[in-house]
Amino acid sequence: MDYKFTYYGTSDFSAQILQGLVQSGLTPQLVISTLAKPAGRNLTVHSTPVSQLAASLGIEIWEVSNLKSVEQPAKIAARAHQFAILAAFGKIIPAAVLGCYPGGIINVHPSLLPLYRGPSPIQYAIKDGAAETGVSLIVLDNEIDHGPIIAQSACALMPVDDAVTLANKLAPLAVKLLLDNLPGYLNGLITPKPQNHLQATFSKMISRADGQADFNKTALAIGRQRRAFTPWPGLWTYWREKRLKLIDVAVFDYQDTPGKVSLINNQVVISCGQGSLAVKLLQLEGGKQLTAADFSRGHKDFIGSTL
RNA sequence: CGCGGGGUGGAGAAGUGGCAUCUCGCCUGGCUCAUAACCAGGAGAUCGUGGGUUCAAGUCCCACCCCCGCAA
Repeated sequence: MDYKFTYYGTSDFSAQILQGLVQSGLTPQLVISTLAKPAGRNLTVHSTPVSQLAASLGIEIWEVSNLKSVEQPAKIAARAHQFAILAAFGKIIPAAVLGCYPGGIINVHPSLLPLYRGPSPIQYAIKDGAAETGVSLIVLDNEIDHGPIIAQSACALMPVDDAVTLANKLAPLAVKLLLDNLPGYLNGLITPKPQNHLQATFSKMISRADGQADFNKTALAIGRQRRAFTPWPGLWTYWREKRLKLIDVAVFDYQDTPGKVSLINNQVVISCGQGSLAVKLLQLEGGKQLTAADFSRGHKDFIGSTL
């Protein structure tokens, strides 16, 4: 396939898709990503995963802060290709930019639209305990994740999947979906079908608070929460005024007061509203990740405390 | 100069100027039909690195290295 197109993306997931496309011989002429921002300790500047990948592949990159400005759409129009592919770009695409591409902008969305529109479809599918999810290819329109569907592919969501492993499954699926359907769409053999908007559900931007554990909930729900919000913000609570991250937990059949930490069969167990969670790995603020056994060896009052 | 916590036997922790401590692991012996059990004894640490203060520094001061949480 010898297409000329622009790729819009920002996140690590988006970089995985770009990588897959390039490996399949589908290399964009231009990559548009967002600006490198100060991040991490000491606020050092990091460019986006997509930007880094494009740089290593020698693809031309534009880093933009905002597409809404007056001059950006004009600049993009001057360099527009037949079509564009967009995956996890993170910025709203204004109508002026949409109109630049005769073939439209094809959006890769990691859910079975109209389910889980919005910025966090992978996390929300896990959090809800959905049995399956997938990837959708839609043509971008003026509303978020609202355009007609070119193609979809489903993927079973396993009870052990977290946001990372699921993304790792969905990215190759997205690449395959693009390779299989791009020709048909571009030459008019595939007519995108409108979504059933009445069935739409929405995901919200994730914040740190999404990871805070509420031990009155069921162990199953908290376990899903942990998988959904891995690696960020993770599942966390407070212990002795310090943040305690529960890195890895498993549902455990035991019942006590919610939040109570016990040692059952040599397992460190936190009781929940229904059932318990066996803690495998945890991390106290300022410390590194430890097994629950190592942690409770040094913090003797952890067992028996209530979170 | 974004804010903050930390580096102590193999693992995890206590220890704010005066003998280096606890739990686990390890070694030896004992006990038990048996268990991630119990009992007795033992080995193992130049307290992250380099300076400084002091009669005396894990502890106070200065610099550096490394790990981590927050915020973005």
